[in-house]
Amino acid sequence: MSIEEAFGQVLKEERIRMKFSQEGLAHSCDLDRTYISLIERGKRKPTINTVFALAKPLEVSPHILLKKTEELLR
Amino acid sequence: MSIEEAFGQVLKEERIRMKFSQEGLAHSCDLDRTYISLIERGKRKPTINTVFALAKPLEVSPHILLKKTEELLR
DNA sequence: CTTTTTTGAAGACTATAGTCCGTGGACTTA
DNA sequence: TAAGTCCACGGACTATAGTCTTCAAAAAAG
Repeated sequence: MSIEEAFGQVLKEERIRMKFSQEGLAHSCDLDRTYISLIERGKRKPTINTVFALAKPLEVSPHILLKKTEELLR
Repeated sequence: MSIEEAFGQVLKEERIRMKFSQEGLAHSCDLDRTYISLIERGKRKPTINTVFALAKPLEVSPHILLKKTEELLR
C-alpha cells in the first residue's frame, strides 16, 4: 500500500466520522470536490498546506492525519 | 509565519541536528540539493510523500515533522 | 418503483512541486 | 594565495498538484 493510498483511506475515515460528503468537505476547506475524490482514491499526493486545510474542518491536528497514515503503512 | 516557512525551519533544525549538509540530506532522500534549500527557505510546499522521504534519513517519524511545524505556528 | 444525493471518472486546463544547470559569496583550512 | 565546503539564488525545464466541466452510475431515501 502506497503512502497516498494510506492517506486517502485515513481522509475518508475522518470525513465520514464528521459526516461530511466529499462536496461538503471540499467547500469547508476551499478545495475542489473531484480533488477530494482523487485524494481518497490515492490518485494524488497533497502538499503539506493541503493537509493543514483538510485537517481544519475535520477537527483534527494535521500531524494526526500523518500519524494515522503511518499506522496504516505498518 | 506561513506553514511552509515553519516547515522549513523545522527541517533545517532536524537536518543540523543530524549533522547533514543540504547536499548530504538531498542525496540521502533522493531529492535535489537546490530543492532542499528552497524548502528550508519556505519557498516550496512539499507533498506528503516528500515529507516521508525527508523524515527517513532524519530518523524521525513524518508526523513529528508536522507536529513541530504546528507548534511553531502557535 | 421514482427522486435525490453522492461519488467515480474522463478530459482539458492552470499553478506549482521538483530537477538540473549554473554563479557567486561566506567561511574555513592550508 | 589558493582550495574546499556550504549555501542562497536564478533560469529553464519536466512532472504533477489542483481546478473546472461534464456524464453516468451507485446508493440512499422517499
